[in-house]
Amino acid sequence: MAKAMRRAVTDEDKEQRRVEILAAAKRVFARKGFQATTIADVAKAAKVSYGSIYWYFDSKEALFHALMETEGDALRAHIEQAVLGSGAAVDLESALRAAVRATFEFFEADKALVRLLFRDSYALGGRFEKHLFGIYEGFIGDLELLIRQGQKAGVIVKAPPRMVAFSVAALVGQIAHRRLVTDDGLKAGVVADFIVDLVMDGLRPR
Amino acid sequence: MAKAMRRAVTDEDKEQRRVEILAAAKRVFARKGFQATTIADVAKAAKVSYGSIYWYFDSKEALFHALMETEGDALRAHIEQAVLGSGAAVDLESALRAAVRATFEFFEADKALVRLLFRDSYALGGRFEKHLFGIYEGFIGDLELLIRQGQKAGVIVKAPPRMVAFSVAALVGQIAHRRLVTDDGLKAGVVADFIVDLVMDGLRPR
Amino acid sequence: MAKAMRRAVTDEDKEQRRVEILAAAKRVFARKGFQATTIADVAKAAKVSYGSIYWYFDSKEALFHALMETEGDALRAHIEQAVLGSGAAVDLESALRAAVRATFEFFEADKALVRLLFRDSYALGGRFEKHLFGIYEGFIGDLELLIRQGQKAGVIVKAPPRMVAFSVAALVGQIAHRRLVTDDGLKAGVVADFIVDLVMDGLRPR
Amino acid sequence: MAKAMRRAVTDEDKEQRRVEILAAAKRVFARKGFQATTIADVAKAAKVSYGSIYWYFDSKEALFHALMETEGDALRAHIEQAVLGSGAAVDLESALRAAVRATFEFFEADKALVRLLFRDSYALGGRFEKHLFGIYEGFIGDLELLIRQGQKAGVIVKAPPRMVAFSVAALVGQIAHRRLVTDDGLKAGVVADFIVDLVMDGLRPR
DNA sequence: AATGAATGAGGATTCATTCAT
DNA sequence: AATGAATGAATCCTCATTCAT
Repeated sequence: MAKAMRRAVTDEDKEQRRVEILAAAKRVFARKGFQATTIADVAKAAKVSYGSIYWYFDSKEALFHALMETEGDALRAHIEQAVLGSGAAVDLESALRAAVRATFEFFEADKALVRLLFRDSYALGGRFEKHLFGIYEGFIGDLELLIRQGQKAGVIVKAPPRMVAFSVAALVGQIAHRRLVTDDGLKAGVVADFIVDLVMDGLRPR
Repeated sequence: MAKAMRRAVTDEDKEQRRVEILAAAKRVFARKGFQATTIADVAKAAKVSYGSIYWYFDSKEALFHALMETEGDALRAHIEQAVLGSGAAVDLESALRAAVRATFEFFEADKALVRLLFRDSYALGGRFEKHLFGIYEGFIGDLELLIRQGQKAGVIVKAPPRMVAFSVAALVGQIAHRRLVTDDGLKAGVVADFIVDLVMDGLRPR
Repeated sequence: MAKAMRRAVTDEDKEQRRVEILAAAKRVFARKGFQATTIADVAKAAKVSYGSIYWYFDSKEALFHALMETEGDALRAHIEQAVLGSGAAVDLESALRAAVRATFEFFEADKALVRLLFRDSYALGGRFEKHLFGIYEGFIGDLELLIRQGQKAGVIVKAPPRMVAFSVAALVGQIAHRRLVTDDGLKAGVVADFIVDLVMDGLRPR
Repeated sequence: MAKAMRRAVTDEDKEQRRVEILAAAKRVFARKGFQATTIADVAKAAKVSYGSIYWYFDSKEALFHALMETEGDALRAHIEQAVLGSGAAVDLESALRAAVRATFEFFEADKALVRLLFRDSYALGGRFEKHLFGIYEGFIGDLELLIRQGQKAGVIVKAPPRMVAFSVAALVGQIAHRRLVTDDGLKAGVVADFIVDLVMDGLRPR
């Protein structure tokens, strides 16, 4: 039991270290980009030795994947919680709005993540496409579910639900990314609402 | 004068070579991605010598920028022509539809360009952001003009025109990019119309 | 006394561990070669922890040397026994034949040792040369003794005894090594006899 | 034609450089061994820049292979010439003696080669085994031919010719290798004759 | 203009060894 | 005794760029 406890502590320590490295990697990757970041950079930022990175991650690429995995999970959990916390069950639009708002909030609070997702991810080319695709698809899948429910309830017109979902995801992602560079002077909430309004009502005056 | 003529011919030759190199670069960049492509790859594909590339372009990066410049111009010309060729002057929606359709056609006929624009461009990180931004902004600027006209004519609701324009551009780009990987089984024209319909009418049943 | 007993047991355990590690090392070294083998490989094969290897051996190289020591001793013991078991005392040729046969048997039963001796040993370059030399020299020294006895008894022609001894050793080793790669379709005994016959009678018809 | 000439000169230069690198590599490999030699070592010894090595050879390993190829060819040519230069056509023993002597001379004049063949080659493990095997087999094949001729002429007893050939090769190689470390105080010619005598007449007094 | 040889900085990765626990 | 996390030196190879011809 003593051994078990000691092991538990050790495991925690190890996890702790892993998390620290991930955090450091996130900072560096976001600032310099995946390609320009060296393992030495990450090591220095994490205040561990050069080779220690390799004790926790198999390669630079694996480190990036692990990072995206973690971040993707956090994002999705945040969104899910937001959707559940709203009157989502009864009202499709509220759910959609909650999801989009939550995403924007998350991105707003974590610009590094936006950079990682929408710029650096491409640096890995096809090797990451599948993974990024996975993260995206998770998000899109959730949206699709909402869309389908809306269609069933008659509050959403007939339209290919997956494509609609992807469109929303694309808008959210691209606008968030754009806001890294261009200041549109708008609050995140306003932008989120803009997207939902556009998607729900379109541009044609009613 | 004889000299001038010879020079003229030479200049044409030179331009010809430049174009060949650009074409080769496009093929290689599109296939392997910017980072993974070496100057040697481009040289071989263009059937010129190793160092010749540097006679025509200052650096690998400059080559990529030049390529994007050329491609961006062609795309924009294609769209402009399509818009003018439609009954664009009187009808905002037709113009928008023409623009989106033309873009999709262009992308459909040139998958390499899509890859270049939406994947490799990011590989250059901040260094390219400005340039990509430029191409984008050109496209977005044109769209914005249309939107503003529509708003003035009362066929488009009040909404931040630049953000609407960016949204359309983002949708077009991201969906085109997605189609590289995922087959949605739809014709380019159908997808284009989907986008315009979504943007014009939204999802709420009228 | 209790303490002494406990210590005794512990020492046995320790020796046991040492032997296990040596056995594991032999397997791994023989399969992957000295250079390509990592301490981690050995540790895993021996089912001990990473750093434990260093409790028993000072370094990777020391481990290899220890292994060679052990194996060399075993080989020599096997040969010695074989020679003594034959009518060696009176008959030089029988003794030589017994020695060569025994060596081949031993090698045949332990291909890993052959690989270790005749391939990996060289990987240590000069550092091992001396040691390998030692093992060899032991074998050669024994052979030399036989040769000298034969010369004294008049059944062996005058010839530099050490060089003869080395020649026999070289033949045995190289042919055994070759048999790892090339199948000559011959039994070990036949090959052993071939060597002895060649060395004793030469190729010229009598 | 001028162009052709210039090209010819350039090709010679290139070949010249390649040869210089090979020569430098030989020196360094022989002194430090394959593993311990770095590309930087070779570059320095060849007085070319680091990366230039890679212009001529694909990898460190490829460099080694090329080196062995060259050396193997030279050795074989030397032997062939020696055999032809002796009264080889009529007399088997002379031919064999000439071959063994020539090999020893060659090895004596080029200790580095001996080291390369009989020590460093093993450092590449299985990857080189095939190549080394090739060099060996060439030599052995030639010897086998001689043996077969001798058997046909009745001056060589019945014995598996390939194994005899291999035995001779092994003796030559191993004794030459041994002489790198141990001084037996004998001239190369004497050792060569010792080998041939041993192989031809054996140790049993006639 | 064109060639392609030469350069060398740069970086990911490996692994023997150490050491705190 | 045993563990396994930590270290960081070491090295191969890549490739953009330069430059003599």
